[in-house]
Amino acid sequence: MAASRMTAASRVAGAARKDPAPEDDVFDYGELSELLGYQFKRAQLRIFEDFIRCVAALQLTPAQFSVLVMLEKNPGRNQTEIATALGILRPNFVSMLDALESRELCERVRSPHDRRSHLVMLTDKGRSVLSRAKRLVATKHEARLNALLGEGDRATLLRILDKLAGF
Amino acid sequence: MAASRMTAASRVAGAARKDPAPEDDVFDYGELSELLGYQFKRAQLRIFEDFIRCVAALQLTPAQFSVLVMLEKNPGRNQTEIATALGILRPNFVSMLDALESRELCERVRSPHDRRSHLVMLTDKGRSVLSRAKRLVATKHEARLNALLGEGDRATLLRILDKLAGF
DNA sequence: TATTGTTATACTCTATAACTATA
DNA sequence: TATAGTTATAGAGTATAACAATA
Repeated sequence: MAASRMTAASRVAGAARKDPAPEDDVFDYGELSELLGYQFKRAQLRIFEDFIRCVAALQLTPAQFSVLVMLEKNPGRNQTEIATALGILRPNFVSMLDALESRELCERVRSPHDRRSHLVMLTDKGRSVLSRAKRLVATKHEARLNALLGEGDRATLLRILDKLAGF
Repeated sequence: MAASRMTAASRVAGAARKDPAPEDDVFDYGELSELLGYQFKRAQLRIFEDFIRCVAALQLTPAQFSVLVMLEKNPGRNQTEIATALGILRPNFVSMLDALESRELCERVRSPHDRRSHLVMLTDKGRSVLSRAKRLVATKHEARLNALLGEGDRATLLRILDKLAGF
């Protein structure tokens, strides 16, 4: 049944053939073809590669972009709150913020109410860079995904991903 | 529009409210809610976590499982071929094979035709472990995904992932 | 005593250069 | 000279423990 269906994965390796002549570059992926986790991982890597390429002019990784979006939408939060909301561990968030702050995209300000906390704020430059990044993401990255998937499949995919959020 | 739709991501942080009273633990994920790459990454991490948990009895990672499947379906291939077919770089495949070979799940045999090549073969033990792993994946991991998604969405998701393979 | 930001550290993945033995 | 397997190494990403300042 792996041979009865023509998947993109099998198309990569070589053209379809009626006789199963073992050409050197054709692999049988077996149950990996139907394993959601495997296909998911490969797709995710490609999507991140494309994101990085599309936003290369602004030198922002997907993770950095997600931090800037969270800072814009949730001003006045401290480091721990932003980090955990994004699934980033607090120790690992320190160097991430260092990198963004050294580029003057955000700044840490001591909370007047709790001097242990650093409230993280977008700078004007950060707001400007984020605005340009959003435009690149929308017009290049997401546009390319839309062209490949179509509006219907894009919406369907988001709906399924939302289901998986409770996994 | 981010607030007009109830996503699982927003449900995680807190219950729905009509008035936008800023509860301490509610975050606005902004355009991340609609960013395919972001949702993809989170979902993929959850799926891999579940895979590892379901196959924990056999101590196989998703990557190791994929290698064993490829060895079973493509016997007589050398290291470079298996590695590149899985998107693994040749240097990094060495230690992966070392780990599997030290557990006697596979073995390297010198090719009689080209003494540079190591043909990688599943051992009987490897075949046995793989067989048990496939059963765990099917009855626990994939079964859990099926229960959450339903047969229809599972098939739809695989079809969309196949589209993304050409991304 | 508990929490925030931080340092140190370690382990996994990923990526590149260069070596060896074969061809 | 080119290729297969390997070593060494470096960089991200992720994880835990512990410390100083503050509550």
